[in-house]
Amino acid sequence: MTRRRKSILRSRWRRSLRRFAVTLLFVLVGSGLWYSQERAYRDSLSWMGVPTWERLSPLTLHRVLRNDGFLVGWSDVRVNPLWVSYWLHEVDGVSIGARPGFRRDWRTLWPVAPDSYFGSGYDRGHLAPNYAIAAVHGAGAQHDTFLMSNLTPQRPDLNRRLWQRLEEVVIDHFVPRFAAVQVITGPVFAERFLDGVRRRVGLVEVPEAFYKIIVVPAETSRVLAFLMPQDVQGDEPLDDFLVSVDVIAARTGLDFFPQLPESAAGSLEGEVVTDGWALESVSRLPGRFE
DNA sequence: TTTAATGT
Repeated sequence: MTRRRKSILRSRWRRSLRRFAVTLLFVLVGSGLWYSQERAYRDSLSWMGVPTWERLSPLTLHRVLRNDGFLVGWSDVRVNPLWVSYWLHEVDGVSIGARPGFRRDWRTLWPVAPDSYFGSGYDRGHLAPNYAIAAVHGAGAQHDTFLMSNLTPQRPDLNRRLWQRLEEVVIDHFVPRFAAVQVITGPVFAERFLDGVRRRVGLVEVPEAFYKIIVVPAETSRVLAFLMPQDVQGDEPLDDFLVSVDVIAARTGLDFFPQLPESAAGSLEGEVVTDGWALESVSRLPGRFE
């Protein structure tokens, strides 16, 4: 090879190296911007960090789907949301649109169609609720609550009665009482893996129970947590189902407030404190669809 | 204005 040819090759090589460096720079800066914006958005929708796994396993692994007004921790193994997280605050002059239709979410790996629960005896139960999300976050957010990634198989007596009563108490009583609350809610699955493999509606695993954690973020933060099994009558007092956050963390393998300092976590997550929630006046309120 | 959802 001639000297001239060698030097041409060398300068080509340099040019492509330069191009690669510039591209890499753009990718790094671009993804850095994306990452910091994404993190800022996630943080704005959660208190003390987005829920994550306490123990990492195929059963706690999930990815965060970002919706208008709420986040979903989606598991392609359970084919279920493991948690949803959203803020609720006071609004006046509430008027919401009609319920939109259920829609497939194309971000999920396995297809979950609006008719996937057909004939199963299970309702398509909302995790981020239609009414409260629509009232606080508007029509776009309401639309997103009808994505199948926000739904999970729920027994009608739970979905339409006990769970509906709890959702109503949160938006109509707790929110006015505390001005703003953070809610994290999701399913609880069978302890034994094989039970979960067997109990499915199509591809979707059927939860055994559901939790709802309500936080009042203030200097003296306050938390209330419920754990409700599928198998309920629907007219039970809500406070029959109170548990500590630790119980839910143990059952789900999730860490709900990863940024909460250890010192605060102990009492906030380990105890059931009902002072100030006025549960006696809301626990037995009747449902709308008795 | 009106909180759930089902072969309505």
